[in-house]
Amino acid sequence: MKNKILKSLQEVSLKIFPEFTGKFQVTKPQDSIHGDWSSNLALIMAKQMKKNPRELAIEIISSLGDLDYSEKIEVAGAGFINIYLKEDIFFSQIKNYALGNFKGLLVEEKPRKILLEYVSSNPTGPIHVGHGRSAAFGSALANLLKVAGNKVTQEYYVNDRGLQAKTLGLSVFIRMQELTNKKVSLPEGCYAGEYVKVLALKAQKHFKNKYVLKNSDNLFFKTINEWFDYIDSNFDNFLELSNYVIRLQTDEIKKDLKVFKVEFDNWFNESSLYEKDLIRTTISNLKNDEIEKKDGALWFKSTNYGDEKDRVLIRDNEEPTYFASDIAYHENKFNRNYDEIINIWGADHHGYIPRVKASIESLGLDSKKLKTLLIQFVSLKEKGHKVQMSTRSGEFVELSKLIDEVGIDSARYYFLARKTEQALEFDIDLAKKTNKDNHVYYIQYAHARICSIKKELKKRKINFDLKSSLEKLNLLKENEKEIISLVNGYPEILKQCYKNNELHPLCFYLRDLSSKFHSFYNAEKIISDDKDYSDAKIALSTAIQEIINNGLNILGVDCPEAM
RNA sequence: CUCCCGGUAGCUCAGCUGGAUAGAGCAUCUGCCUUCUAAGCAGAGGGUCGCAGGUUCGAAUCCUGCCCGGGAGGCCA
Repeated sequence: MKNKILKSLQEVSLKIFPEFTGKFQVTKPQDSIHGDWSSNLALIMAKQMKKNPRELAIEIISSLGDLDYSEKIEVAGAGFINIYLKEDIFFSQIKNYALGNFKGLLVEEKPRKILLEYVSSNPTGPIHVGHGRSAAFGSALANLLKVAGNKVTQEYYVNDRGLQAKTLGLSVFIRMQELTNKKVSLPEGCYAGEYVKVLALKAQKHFKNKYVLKNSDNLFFKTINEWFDYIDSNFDNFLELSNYVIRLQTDEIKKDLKVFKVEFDNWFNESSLYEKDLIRTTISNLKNDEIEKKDGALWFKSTNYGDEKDRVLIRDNEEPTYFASDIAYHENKFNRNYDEIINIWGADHHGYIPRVKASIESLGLDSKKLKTLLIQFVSLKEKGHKVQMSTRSGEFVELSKLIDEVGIDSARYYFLARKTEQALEFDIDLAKKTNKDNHVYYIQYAHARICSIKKELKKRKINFDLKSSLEKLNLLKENEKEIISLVNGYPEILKQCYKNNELHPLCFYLRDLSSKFHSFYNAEKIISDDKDYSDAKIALSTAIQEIINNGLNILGVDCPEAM
């Protein structure tokens, strides 16, 4: 509908003022008193033509003539053009929704193959609430992109090697010694969480006595490096232990995410890049004159592309940096022929973007294909004060614990109901509530109530035919028709979400729609003796029910029929 | 010092690709259950849109400067 109006107005604007180049809008007015659709065309055009906007608006309207979809067109305010739709047009959209027909709801004219990488947290510990936000967002965004007709591959990049992996191996190793009553202590920088002890138990079962210290060994190293030196000279294949616990921890992450309705198509191991020697290949693909040897290390001149400073690719100990493997990973993504590559990163990585873009350009690839979305931090609030979180000390709050506390639906909804640029303060007490204060509950309750009306119909053996009832929508009162206006606005909300890669407008919309329904429900009985009017109300309710179901599905939130 | 995000009602936040009287929820106050879920609804009060300039017919929205809060600036990942 919006496109139709846009087209009509565009034609007229060119007729009146052929040189017109301005960008005008057609929007749904906040207040339905201003019509079903409204445009600021005259205001924008008046600027270029140096004319009075109101007079111009009148000219535009007379030039528009009769439109087959419009009941009346008015000038209002400073020169807004307000369009009121004919009833059959007004009702056409809601009929589809009530019938559960959401075809064409969101259409991408050129469907794309999209690679969506998110979470990708180090498998050196459990997923915590910050990752949870990325997980909820990424999975819901994937749903949305799919609704529009795109092919989406969801991927998790596993940092299964390198110093952090080895450090986890050491942390587990030390905890394993405690299991045989050795006196050891965890040096600064090791992973201190309880999960390390769990890994130690499993590793001990798996490796038996392979990684046990002899009694005579000195057990009081103060630093990680001292430990590494000792281990490297006393144990042949320490990597085997590291790899083993990394694999276990990755499986834990998979499990936690699956519970949270987040399922990846690919788990891409960083180590696979090394197995195929792709780091070296990628470095050789960078522009030759942008690589230089300095201070014993190999550098990439990312400053050529506006980065703050040049970056090391290969350290002076010949070990490639994380950045080097990340370039190889990105090259690999590009080689897999996606139309668009989206990374969802924590906001703390924002300084990392310029160097990655630089490397992509140096590889001769199109960096415009790559889009990075940043997500701000999560903090938790309980009983009025902040819950302290820190990954290092092991005091972070695990996602699985939050889910145990507030449930999957609440957690997903509240992660999504905030725009990503905004730091999120997650109110645990609120998310636990089972009343209208909790928005997700409120939305689900609206849906359940509508289901319950349907049950009541059956119980009372009242016949209800949806199709014919949809022809009675005109019997609704004026204030009830305003809900139809909101219902008709659903695709606009989704389009906005789609265009801007955001989901919070959908959350707000569903909450708003539910609120309107609860009022409607409460005003008077839906099921009444006035059969036709009653049918119309049930038909409207059905459309709301279907939209809530559709919307919650995109968010990955359950939509129960009874509560 | 440089870069990123935020600053809107007592609290938590929408609105920010310039438009009509700045919106929700919570909290506060007042009402509403014999009948489809009161797990709910109706109503009221509450605002220098961080500050100061600028652009415009029109600025919470765009530009500049400043103030406050958070984050980033490793041969960690």
